[in-house]
Amino acid sequence: MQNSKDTKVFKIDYDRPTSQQLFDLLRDEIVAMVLPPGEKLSENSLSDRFGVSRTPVREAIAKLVTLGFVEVRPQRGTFVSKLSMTQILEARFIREALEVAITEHVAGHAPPELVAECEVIIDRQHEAAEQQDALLFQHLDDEFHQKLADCTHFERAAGLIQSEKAHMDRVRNLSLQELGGQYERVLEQHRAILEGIKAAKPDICREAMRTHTREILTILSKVQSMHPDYFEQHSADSEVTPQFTG
Amino acid sequence: MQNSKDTKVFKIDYDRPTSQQLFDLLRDEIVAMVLPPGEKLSENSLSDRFGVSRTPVREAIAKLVTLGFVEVRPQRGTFVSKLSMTQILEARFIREALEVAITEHVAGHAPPELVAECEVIIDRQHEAAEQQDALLFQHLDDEFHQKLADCTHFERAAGLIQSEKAHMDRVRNLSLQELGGQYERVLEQHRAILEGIKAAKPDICREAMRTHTREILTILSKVQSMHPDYFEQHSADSEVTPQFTG
DNA sequence: TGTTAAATACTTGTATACTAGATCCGAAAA
DNA sequence: TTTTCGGATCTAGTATACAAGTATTTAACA
Repeated sequence: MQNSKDTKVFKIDYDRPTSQQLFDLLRDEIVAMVLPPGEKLSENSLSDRFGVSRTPVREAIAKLVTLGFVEVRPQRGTFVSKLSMTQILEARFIREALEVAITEHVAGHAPPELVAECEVIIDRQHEAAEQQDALLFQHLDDEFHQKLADCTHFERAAGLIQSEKAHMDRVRNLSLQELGGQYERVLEQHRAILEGIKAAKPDICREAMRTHTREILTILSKVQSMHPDYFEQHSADSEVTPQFTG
Repeated sequence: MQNSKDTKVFKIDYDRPTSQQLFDLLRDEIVAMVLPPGEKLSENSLSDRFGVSRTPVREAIAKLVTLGFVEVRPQRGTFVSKLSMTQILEARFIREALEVAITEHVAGHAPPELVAECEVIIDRQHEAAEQQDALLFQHLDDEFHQKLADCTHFERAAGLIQSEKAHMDRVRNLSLQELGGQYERVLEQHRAILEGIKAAKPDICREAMRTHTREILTILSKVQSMHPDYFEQHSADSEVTPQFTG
């Protein structure tokens, strides 16, 4: 184990179920690439690390499996899923479908305050772009989309978007600096979506959102060539043993 | 307990994990309304019924919770989720978003054999309609949509559609006989979608699929008035469900 | 009879023990 | 040196035991 170096020791509080806290922690660490793709996640090791029994660990892992972040090979081990081009493209597809549907829906039912709130976000994104603050910029991007989703009151749809987006965030977090030239383009996409909403034109929204959700495609192959070891080998013959940097 | 009357005793085979078998069984029974909304699902009772320990039962229940079929109230009990108008409308919304995206995608990339296979399904649906076989008709409807989804090779999207549709199937299974007058209308919708695919016109597909996925709305309020006890009472102090959608 | 309080029988959450199978590593054999 | 075999040690899956909180029932009291 390399706990003391790569991972922090977290306190478990007793207000929320342990398994839920573990789920949140592990998901965040996976998305943030603290737990890199292919990393072994032994249930026993996790139990030791968090000072809990295997039961809540298993429940957290089960949820991560259903979301595709973790892979369990019976009697062999549990591993952080490697990045898969297929999976990422599908996550993008699902996200586009839901985001498009949401923005079309919002275009017809936008409360006045929504537009104002989105404009504030866009302004703040402009500032973040000027200061080259990629992390803040991405956070505000999330906020923008969350605002639209909230407007529909479809909580589950918003949750699905979040979990699909998380797969893409793993890629994004590998290339935050690559975002450089894209600030203005992304900002313009947000503005276009908002214009469609203000004009109550679902067609405009749809096309603008499509363009926006396809932005990830511009960096995908570059990231893959930069970090081939994080990606699944889809030749199926050569299985790379999980790396231990002990 | 009313086991001997309403529920069958299932054999657990030892090829697949017990928890997964339990998940499938319970989900099917919930969708089929064998386990009606509001039914108490004691972990101990389920353990006894299936002759297994609580551990796999809990894992199955955890999955059902993430899909919204089951509600766990800590230290109080586990219950089959009541039908919720909000939840059903949202499931329909998500399904429409994904089905529309899929059919638009297929309209551009349809392999020749797909059209032929879909036409066979439509023919069989025509026969099922003539024989008033609602169950078969609905099964063929599933098959039609599955064919389109398979064509995209987006397995997760297909899975999401399935699980969202399951919420609507609970409603459908309460009013199978109500389907009577809808056979021809639904058939015509399938034909319209297929025409759009054959013509490689995503716009046609989109509108046809939208119409199709909104069919459920025609029976929704009727079902609610027929079975008010199966629906959630959405009084003002509606409690936020603690499930985390991830 | 009506009300309150203690006792009992539930519930889920967590910890631990055990099982069967997979992997790894070293020793023995060719 | 290479190959094979066997045991030690991993793994996840399952069963059981315990803890803590809730609901219901019962009993005592007014």
